[in-house]
Amino acid sequence: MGEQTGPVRDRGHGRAPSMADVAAHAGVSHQTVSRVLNDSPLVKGATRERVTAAIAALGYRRNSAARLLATNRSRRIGMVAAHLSFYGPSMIAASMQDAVHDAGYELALVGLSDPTPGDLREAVDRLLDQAVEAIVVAVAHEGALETARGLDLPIPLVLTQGVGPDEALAVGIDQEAGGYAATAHLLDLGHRRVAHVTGPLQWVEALQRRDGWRRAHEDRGLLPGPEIEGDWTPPSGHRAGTRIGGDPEVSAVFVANDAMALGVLTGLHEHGRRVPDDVSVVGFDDVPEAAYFWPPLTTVRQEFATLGARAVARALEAIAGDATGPVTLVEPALVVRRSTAPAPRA
Amino acid sequence: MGEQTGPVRDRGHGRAPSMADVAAHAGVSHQTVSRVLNDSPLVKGATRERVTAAIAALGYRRNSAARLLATNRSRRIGMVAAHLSFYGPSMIAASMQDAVHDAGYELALVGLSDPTPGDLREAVDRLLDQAVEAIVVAVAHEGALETARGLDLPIPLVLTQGVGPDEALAVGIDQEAGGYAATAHLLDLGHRRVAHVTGPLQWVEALQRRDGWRRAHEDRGLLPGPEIEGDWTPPSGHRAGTRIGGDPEVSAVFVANDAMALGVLTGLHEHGRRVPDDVSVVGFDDVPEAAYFWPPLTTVRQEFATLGARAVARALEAIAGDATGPVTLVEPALVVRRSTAPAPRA
DNA sequence: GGTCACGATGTGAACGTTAACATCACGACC
DNA sequence: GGTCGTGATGTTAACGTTCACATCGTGACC
Repeated sequence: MGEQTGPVRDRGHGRAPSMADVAAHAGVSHQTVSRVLNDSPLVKGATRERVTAAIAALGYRRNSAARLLATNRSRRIGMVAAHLSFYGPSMIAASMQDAVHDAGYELALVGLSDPTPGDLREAVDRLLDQAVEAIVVAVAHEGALETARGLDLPIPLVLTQGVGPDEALAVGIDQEAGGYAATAHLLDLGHRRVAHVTGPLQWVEALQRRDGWRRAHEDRGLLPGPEIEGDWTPPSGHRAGTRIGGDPEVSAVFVANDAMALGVLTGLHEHGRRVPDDVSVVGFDDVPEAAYFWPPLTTVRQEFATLGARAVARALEAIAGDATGPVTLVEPALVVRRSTAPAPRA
Repeated sequence: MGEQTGPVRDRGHGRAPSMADVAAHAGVSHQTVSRVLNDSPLVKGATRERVTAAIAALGYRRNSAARLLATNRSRRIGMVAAHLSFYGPSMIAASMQDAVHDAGYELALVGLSDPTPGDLREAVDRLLDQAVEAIVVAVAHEGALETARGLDLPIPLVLTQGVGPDEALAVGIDQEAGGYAATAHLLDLGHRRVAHVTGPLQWVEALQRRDGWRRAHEDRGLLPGPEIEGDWTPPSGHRAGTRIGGDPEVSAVFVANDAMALGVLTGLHEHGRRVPDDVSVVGFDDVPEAAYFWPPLTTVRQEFATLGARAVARALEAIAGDATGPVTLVEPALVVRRSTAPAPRA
């Protein structure tokens, strides 16, 4: 009695109990154990109980490798994600994690820091080695994306970025619409041209947000303001901010993400230009901090949770062999705070 | 010639080629194929080439489930992480990812949003089902941590938070030292008492940082300033900031993370109290944005990359059965920027 | 030139599960 | 009261590796 330690027996020494052990303990065949484990209706109540008791007594747990070998179904979904240290990608990964688990699957994650096409291929290989049933790709570099599209895989592959309307299997957030909304907001406030701090131009998101910015000007017969390329980080935003601060022509900026927008804010500050009185600023992402920037940042909110859930749903459909419907994009929403104001009078 | 599409044959239809298929194609036994795959020196150059050619021709890839079943080694490390939407945890996860891959292992990640002890147990169960060889726990809630310590597992479990000196298998960042450094910096600047905005007090990090803050006062024979509990988010920092802003006694605050520090900055701003002229502020984490807060934030930098690498190293040692040395903590570093200044003259 | 060691390869049996089929008991039906 | 269906269970054979051992040359050594 003194050494009773719960169900787990002979921890460490010897091999883990197998179905055969449980079967012997319960006085049934291993197949009956299997049936109990798989909730087959073909087991009498009494035997079921004996088996469950034996399972508990032995601390048995099913060997998933053997199961996978026999069924050829891993119940695992792979994800390759780049730049997990950035807000967007890490949010997508987190939401994927939740959605995958809710679906009763496991997530195999391969993170890439700066993905070349070769890296992408290697990442996919690793996932294939882990017997995933589908792969979700959250990589934004145009080149890597192209590679992903060209891959000929035995399993479905879902894209979450750089999605075109004729994409086979994809989900996405409408970046172009987000860029448009941000710019339109500024233009409608009376600003005549809006500067733009872009993300790195190999990123499709950067391109798409810029497209929205351009189209907003076009629609109003206006010429877009100056364009500065950043790299998503605050320092690059800061550099852009100091340049913009030195240009009295610019009264409004659309910055392609919040981290850079913070840098822009600081750069403007240092030049003595007040936000929003002298210059209006719009960001993108709506990071939790954005409402506490100084001033609180007007920005475009992306629903990453929705994206993750949809990506997983798409993957599961594809695994089930369902014909997939058309690509639908999640609409981002403009959230107006205090970094934007009507254009100062000339 | 027209339909040549590279090595991958009969995509989708039929089952994937096995070692036996490769062996037949190369005119050898399956065991020889296995030897080639495992880089055994016992294969003649010529045969090796024939086998590799057959592998390429058939587009063969090894079935890892069968391999795992036979070897009982998954080359997979599990991680359970809570609050992946916060900066710290997501950084740890990302660095673990890299370290695990560098070691030639795969990472199985289970993310928890708000972990109860039961959640922790369930997460560990899922990892066990995935046949991980070790588990790294990045969970900061005291209760969950206690559960983790009490678990009796057949595999090693590495703790990364709330590490005590007598911990069996753990790595960590010295939170107490970080809290001490932050507070000492302010005290040495002439502030007589330092207020503290803590994290939620179920988090061991929050407790440890507070301990450091207290000890810094004690060492100087001073009484600690007021203490306000936050929840790591900017809004809670903002609430704390407005309270502190209304208290003219307070000339310095140590905030337990940068996100809350941002909120504090904003709250102080709104009260017309200038940073650092009227109030000095120190944060914790050194998020990439911290250098671009207004003013740039003095904070304590945590080396998450080091932590991840050490955690994985520890896990691998344990897997190999090495007796593990004493726990060593990563020292955080104070980085002084412009949110701190000497105490204003009374 | 016969034995011996060793290098190169093959053979058979695990690993622990599920799938397919076989068996058996028992009640219903005519 | 015998057959037939079916509910409950058992038996055997996959799944694709690796491991342990067996086999077969071939060169070296005395």
